[in-house]
Amino acid sequence: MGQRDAGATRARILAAAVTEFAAHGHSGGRIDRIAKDAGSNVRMIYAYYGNKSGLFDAALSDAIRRMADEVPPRPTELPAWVGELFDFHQRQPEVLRICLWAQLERPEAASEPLETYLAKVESLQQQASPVIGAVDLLVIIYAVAQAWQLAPVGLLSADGSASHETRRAAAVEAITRLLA
Amino acid sequence: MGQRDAGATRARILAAAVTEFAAHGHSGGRIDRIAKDAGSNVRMIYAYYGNKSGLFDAALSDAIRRMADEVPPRPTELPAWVGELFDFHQRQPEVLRICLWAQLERPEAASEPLETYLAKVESLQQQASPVIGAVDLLVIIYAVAQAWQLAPVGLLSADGSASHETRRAAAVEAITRLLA
DNA sequence: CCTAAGTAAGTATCTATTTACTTATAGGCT
DNA sequence: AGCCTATAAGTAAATAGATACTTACTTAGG
Repeated sequence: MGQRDAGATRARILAAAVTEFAAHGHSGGRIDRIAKDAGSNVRMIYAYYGNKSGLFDAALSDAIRRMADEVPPRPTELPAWVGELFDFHQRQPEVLRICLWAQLERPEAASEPLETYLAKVESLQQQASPVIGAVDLLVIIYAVAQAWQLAPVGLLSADGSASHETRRAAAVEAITRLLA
Repeated sequence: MGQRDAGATRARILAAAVTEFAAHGHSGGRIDRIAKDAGSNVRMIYAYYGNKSGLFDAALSDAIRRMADEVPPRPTELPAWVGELFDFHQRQPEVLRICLWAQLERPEAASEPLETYLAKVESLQQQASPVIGAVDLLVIIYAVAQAWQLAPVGLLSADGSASHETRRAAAVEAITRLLA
């Protein structure tokens, strides 16, 4: 293979799409920018992904898969898992951003890779309580891990003494108390 | 005042803008639709709000103010407050949606009405603990109250026995345990 | 009758998608 | 091996429809 490698081009387009859509969303994302950023051409995007929405969905799935791979659930150590999720979102804000865009702009696409979530629910059954069921527990864990990414920047910067570590500790502590 | 009432037109435009931007965001929102929906004209939007971003910011501020008015903080009864926030988001999903859009598309605008938040932080000082400070506590409370709106619909529908009440109870219980 | 409120019809730009074309490369055939 | 060719990979330019924003005009009402 020389300069023509379909798989590599496909992958470069997908990577560029994740970046673009994470930054600007489906509606704000620009096909031209993605093509340029991928060192490819608009035509190739349509050849490989059909249309803008197809590309967005592919980018979303890729991001979700990456998160599931990098931070696998640890049903017996939920506080530790929250800490890892917190770190992940700090390290790769792109993933949460693209998920949020999807939730707002294409809710039907957002729950496509559902097995990923359902498997986690299964494994959480043990930790659930009568008042907080397994699904709700998972929902709360995700919410706490993402909480600081969703807060307005002005509010966070108001807390001068805060740091990555203190916030992480707060998230972990919150889930610890939740399970006590 | 007859058919020509500047204040009323302004208000109708703003209301239509909140609806439109909550549904489609800044980038996806359409000026023409807002004008039509408000029973007014594109020109008036520019006369009153300058440009699209000006209108979006006004809509955002209006939504935030509405939430602050309807669900004032109750520093000494945080679990109850979470319950009310949960109800509010269920009742008026528009507000959370427009805040999320702002966070993604115009983060600088999202923290404009900052006093609203800072006042709440002040009042939370009493409830804070060494490991979870006042700001972090507020961040977590917001996150839990919104959690179910951010979860993929497919995940929620997987839980057949869940209802508004059981979820609300889970949110309240989570904050109760957090403060124990 | 003058000013502010309102209307209708542009305009210039942008943007997703297509069409028509060029070139590399794998694999059969001699 | 070396040529030939079908096909996949790639490019550039056009198109058709939106869309934010303006200009030029009309009308209500104090």
